[in-house]
Formats: sequence, C-alpha cells, structure tokens
Amino acid sequence: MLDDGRTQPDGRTGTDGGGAEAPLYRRVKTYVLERIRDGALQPGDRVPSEHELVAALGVSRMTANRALRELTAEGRLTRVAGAGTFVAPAKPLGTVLEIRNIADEIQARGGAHSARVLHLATEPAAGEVAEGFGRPAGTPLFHSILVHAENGRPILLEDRWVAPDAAPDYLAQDFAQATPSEHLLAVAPVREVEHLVEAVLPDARTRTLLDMEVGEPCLLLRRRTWIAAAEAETEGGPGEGAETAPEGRAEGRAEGRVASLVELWFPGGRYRLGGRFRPG
Amino acid sequence: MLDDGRTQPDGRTGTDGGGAEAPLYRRVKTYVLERIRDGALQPGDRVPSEHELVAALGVSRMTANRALRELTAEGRLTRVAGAGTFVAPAKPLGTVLEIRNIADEIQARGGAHSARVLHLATEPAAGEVAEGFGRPAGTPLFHSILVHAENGRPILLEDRWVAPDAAPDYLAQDFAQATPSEHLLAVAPVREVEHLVEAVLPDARTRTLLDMEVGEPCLLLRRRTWIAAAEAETEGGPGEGAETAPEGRAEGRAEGRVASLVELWFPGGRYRLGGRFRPG
DNA sequence: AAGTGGTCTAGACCACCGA
DNA sequence: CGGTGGTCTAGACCACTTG
Repeated sequence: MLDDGRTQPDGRTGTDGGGAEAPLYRRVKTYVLERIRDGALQPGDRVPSEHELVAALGVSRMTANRALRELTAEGRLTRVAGAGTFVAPAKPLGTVLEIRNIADEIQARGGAHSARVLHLATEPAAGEVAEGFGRPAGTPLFHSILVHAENGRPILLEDRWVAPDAAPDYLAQDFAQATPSEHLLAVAPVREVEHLVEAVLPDARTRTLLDMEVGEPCLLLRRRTWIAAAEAETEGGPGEGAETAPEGRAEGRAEGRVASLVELWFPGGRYRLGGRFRPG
Repeated sequence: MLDDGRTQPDGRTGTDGGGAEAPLYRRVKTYVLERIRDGALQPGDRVPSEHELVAALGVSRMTANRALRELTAEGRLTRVAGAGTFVAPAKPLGTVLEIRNIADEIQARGGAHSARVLHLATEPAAGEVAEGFGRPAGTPLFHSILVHAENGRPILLEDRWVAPDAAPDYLAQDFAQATPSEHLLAVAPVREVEHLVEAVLPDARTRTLLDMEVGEPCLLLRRRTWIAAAEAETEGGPGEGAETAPEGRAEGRAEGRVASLVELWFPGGRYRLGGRFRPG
C-alpha cells in the first residue's frame, strides 16, 4: 500500500486534519521512483504493469496509467505497447546553459542596457553565410551589426544575418529599443535553434569595439534559428515537447528554412555563460 | 468539430480504411496550438475551459483535461485552479548546449579516447574549493587531475574535487577505463547541476598539458553537481521534470550537498560546445 | 453561487506483443 | 491466446477563484 490504506472509490480523506496529502498518481510515481533510486529496479528492468499497480496499490488503472505515462514523458521509463514498461537507461547528464536575450539578462542583474547600431543594410549572402543559410550565394539578406553595453561598457558584439521573408520589417526597427532578438521572436516563431560556443581571439576590429586588451579571448556563440517552412505543419511531427523522449532530439533534420544566423562575441573577462539544471 | 464528427462514446472509427487518425487528446492540443500560432490566442489570453472544449469539440472532460494538462507541462499554457487556463508568455528562447561525457562524445564521432591520470589523492579543501562545496576549509576531499585525449591529441584537462561521502570508492577507480564522470553518475544520483562557461587564457601548466600555442584561449567549463541530502526526499519538491514550468527552475536553492566540483579546460582551437534544440 | 481546474474511478474498446 | 499499453468516457468530489 501507499501512505494509507484507502482503497474506496472517493473514500477520500475529506476534511481530515489539514496535512495535505500528495495526489494518488504522484504517490504511484514516487513508488516507482523510489524503487529505481534504491536499486531495486535497474535500467532495463521491467516495471510493474498498470494492472499490477492497480492490484498492489489499490488505485484505478487510469491513475496508474497517468503515473507511468508522466514518468515516460520525463524520460525515466520506456513503454512498449504489448510488451511492458521498462526503466530507461541512465541519462548521460547534459543539457545546460541558459542563453537569454542580452537586454533581459542585463536588466535582471540590475544593469542598464544600451545598444548601438553600427550597420544595418541589405547585402548579398557571401560564402560562409550563404552556406549557413543553405541558399545560393548572392541571395539578398539583411545584415546588422550592433554593440550592446551594460552601464556603458560594451559587453557584446552582435553580427546578424536575417532572411527577409522571415522578418520583412527588420530594417525598419529601432534596435536601440528592442533588440533584434526580441523583434525576431515576435514576428517569426522559432522552430529550431542551433548553438556553437567556442573560445577565440578576437580580430582587431572586434577587440576595439568591445574595448578589450590585446590577447584577451572572446567567448564566441554562433546561433542559427529555423522557422517553419510556411506549411500547415499541423503538429504531430517530432519534438512534441514532454511527449517525446530526449533521445528524439538529435534525429530529425529541420525541414524549415534558416531564418537567422548570428555571431555573438563576448569579452572573455567580462562575461560567462551559465546555467543551472535539474536532471529528470 | 475536429477532423470528423464522431461524438458517440466509443463510436470509434474501428476498422475503417487504414488512415491512422490522431488520438482525440492530440487533436485537442492541435486545436489550441493552432489558435496560438495563428494569433487568435495571444500570450495572456484565456484559453477555452475544459467545459467549453467538451461542448465545442464533443470530447469528454478527461480528454480535454489531458490535452490542456500536457500543454501546460510543455510550457505553452498556464493554469490557475478556479480562475482558468491562459496562454503562457512567449519563451525567451534559450537553453541549449549538450554537455556530454567526453569519452562518449569522442567515440560518437569515431575518435579514440584515452585518459591519463596526473593526480589522484585526498586533500584538504582550500579557499575557493571549500567555498564551492559550502564546507569549512580543511575538509578532506578527493582531488583528481586527468588529461583526456582524442586520437592521442590532448583535448581536455579535467581538474575535479569530489566529496568522499558521495563516492567513497573514488580513489580506487581506474579512470583510464571509466571516466570520473561515469563513475560518479553510477554511484551518486545527481540532483542538480550548475555550469559556467567562459573564455580564458590558460596558465602555462595547462597550456603545456593541452599542447597549445602561446596566446591560444581555452574554453573553461566549471561544473558543480549536487546530490540529495541523504534524506528520504520523497519527491514532491520543486523540479518535477515535465511537470514544472521552465520558470520554476531558477528559483529554489538545492537542499542537497555539493558532490563534485570540476573545471574542464578545452583548447579553444580544437573544441566547440554545441547543441541543437527545438523550442516547445 | 457559479465556474474553474485537480483528481479519481470503473469500465470499455483497440492494437500490439509474445508465447 | 492472454497480457500490455493507448485511449476514451461519464460521472463524481474537492478546493479554489471570481463576481
């Protein structure tokens, strides 16, 4: 049994003395999780079936089902219709780093954000940029270069290319007010994001713009975002949020088009990427 | 109505011509998501209540409930008992970077991983390390230093401190076989992880060990992991996986103890952190 | 008081797996 | 074939928010 022996339908505790009790489905989850934690259930082992949980814990099948379904969505279990439910292999530990809008981030820590637009124009896609977009060289793209500052001190050089069809009004924006990132988020629903982070030495121009010492390294973050391919895409595809096991992510190639390609240069001495994360 | 007009209880299509149909709860999710996508429902707007969905779509309340509950778990909606269901504010775009076990990562791209143990001993916690662990200076900790190589070329310097109670057998491990990360994952369930990434210039020793040029920067990843505080901690706390909205993460301080503190030094020219990600 | 979400149940049909 | 998960329903009680 679980905490107490109530088996009756709706024989809920009702107005018993205050002590809030966990809902049944949660207690079933805990029941399974504890057996995983203490080693009674190892990865690959078969978990009690819904029927068995019904019999063992005195809950309804729907409740047992919800518990196991949520644990599956959380990546702890694997289910095979007709076969059974099994403990998922241990996660490799991963996924991190919050990457937020720079303006929000600065404000969050009490700083004053400002931005200076160095460049804003339409340009034909060059070699690497064209490749990144998967479009032929010469394709016209919007190109912007901004320097973001915190309390007047430059903290980010943003070099961005944007597909005109993803954000037709891009050139008309006042990026001192809303960052390019904010504008794009508002007008183009992001379908997929790719990040690369590396440590590099900035070229002279970047170093100067960011007011850095000679020899000081930069954190360089390259980001590509995809938008949906103008289709109905009535859901159902991959990436169904909590519904899909984490493993599913690496698979499918995005079918959308690249909406933007951006290089973010942070001064190594003044900026760190960070993130805190609780594994499932 | 949804795809077809079936309203009858269990008046399922049964053995109709093959065309697999989406389950009802999924169609309800799509119904709501489409109204969000096409702008009919803006962030903050009230979503049809379960009752209204029952009336409008001819599904049972449990089905409508499941649809809205899952969308909430996926971060698309916010629910307030007694008040209603609302479209969640647009996500600030973020979270990325897979950080995996270096040995797995190298193998995944077809390389040969090897590791050399430079140091492995018990030492008293010094200033910064003691602080990081939240324990008094002088507390005995395990300390290991390894150099990982891909095809013989050094690619990672790992400087790690481990709490003895989290992994009592740490000193007895053969880290040429299983990395410290793998050992810790196996013996201590991680409760929380914190990462910091920055670009720095390595000191001479690190530069030499990683076979780097003078002036070449490093990607430095600092990671702290927490384990549960030896308590029953019967779940229920914060961080219930898919159950919790993403916002919840930044809040609570972990109540567990720091299990390990590690600095990972990557040669800037030879390593990039990357990740691909589909927003909910 | 009316409406909302939160939970739970008992029973049902289905497709699929494995013996 | 029996067992397993996958889904759906109708109805119920509860605590909470709102007017």
